[in-house]
Amino acid sequence: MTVAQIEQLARLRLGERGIRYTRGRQQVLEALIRADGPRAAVELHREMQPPLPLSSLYRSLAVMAEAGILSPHHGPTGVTRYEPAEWLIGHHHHLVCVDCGSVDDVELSSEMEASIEQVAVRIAGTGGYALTGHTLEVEGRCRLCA
Amino acid sequence: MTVAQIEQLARLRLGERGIRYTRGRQQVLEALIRADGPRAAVELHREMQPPLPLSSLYRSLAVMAEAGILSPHHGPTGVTRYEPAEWLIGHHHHLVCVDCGSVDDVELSSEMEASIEQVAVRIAGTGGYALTGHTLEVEGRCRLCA
DNA sequence: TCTATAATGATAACCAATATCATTATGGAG
DNA sequence: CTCCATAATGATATTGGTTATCATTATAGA
Repeated sequence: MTVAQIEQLARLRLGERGIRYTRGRQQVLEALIRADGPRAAVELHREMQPPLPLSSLYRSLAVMAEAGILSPHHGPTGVTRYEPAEWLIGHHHHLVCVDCGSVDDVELSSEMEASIEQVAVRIAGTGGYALTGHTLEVEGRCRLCA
Repeated sequence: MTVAQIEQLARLRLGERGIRYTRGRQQVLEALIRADGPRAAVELHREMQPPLPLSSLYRSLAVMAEAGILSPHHGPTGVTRYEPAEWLIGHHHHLVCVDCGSVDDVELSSEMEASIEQVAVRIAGTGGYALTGHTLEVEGRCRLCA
């Protein structure tokens, strides 16, 4: 899916809820689409030119997450990072550095994905939970922290 | 492994580092061993009788995590929860409620575990990470939040 | 018992995140 | 196009979980 297609879907989803797809939100979403993993508000603030005020940035992230366009992720350092939801960028897993907290997205072959999905269903069932999703969090030390 | 055995191992590990296994730390570790999943500082504070001061509680959690006795977990609500490390209570996965953030531990059959381990190795390898661990985070709504 | 060192706990400080609110911008309706 | 109701913005204040400080207390070993 192209960036423009993703944005179109996002705009529609927001429109259905009376939420506007403004320039600031567009900047945020585009930055997250370009990224290869979840990003925190402060990271986006640093990377954007010109930077969106933090208050607007946090609110945009919260609004788009509430609308189902973004998904939050909580890594080993405690900060909240966001990325486009899986229905926009596809299902994937996370490779997390236990030292610096950076996160990379990883996609699996369909066979591997199927076996994990099977396990997730089993787990949710035995715990009496209504399954909403799953992520295999693989932890390690990235090349920089090794 | 019994509670006493786990405490013995913890005491040894702390002793090697010149860290004392005090009554407060004992209370914290025992509470976490009894729990069926990770617990946050405020939750422990509520449950303990008499409650350890929050400052000591936070410090005990940090010290024992630093020593490798506890492992932190960051759930969907952002608060940090701790549980005894896997070398003390065994490898397991997490069933997380996306609404209230509660976490249950889940153990898998050895076949299921083997297939997941295999995937984790593959992911870490392709990302150039030095693998340190993995957790399958299964997300859903618990019986109370459903 | 003495002593060096670790632990405690009250308090202050920190910081990511959220709430507030006056101002500005936007997308229809007429 | 203009007006207007409503959403968005952004500066600022506030919250809440967590960490740092530091004088006091407790502990283990000599």
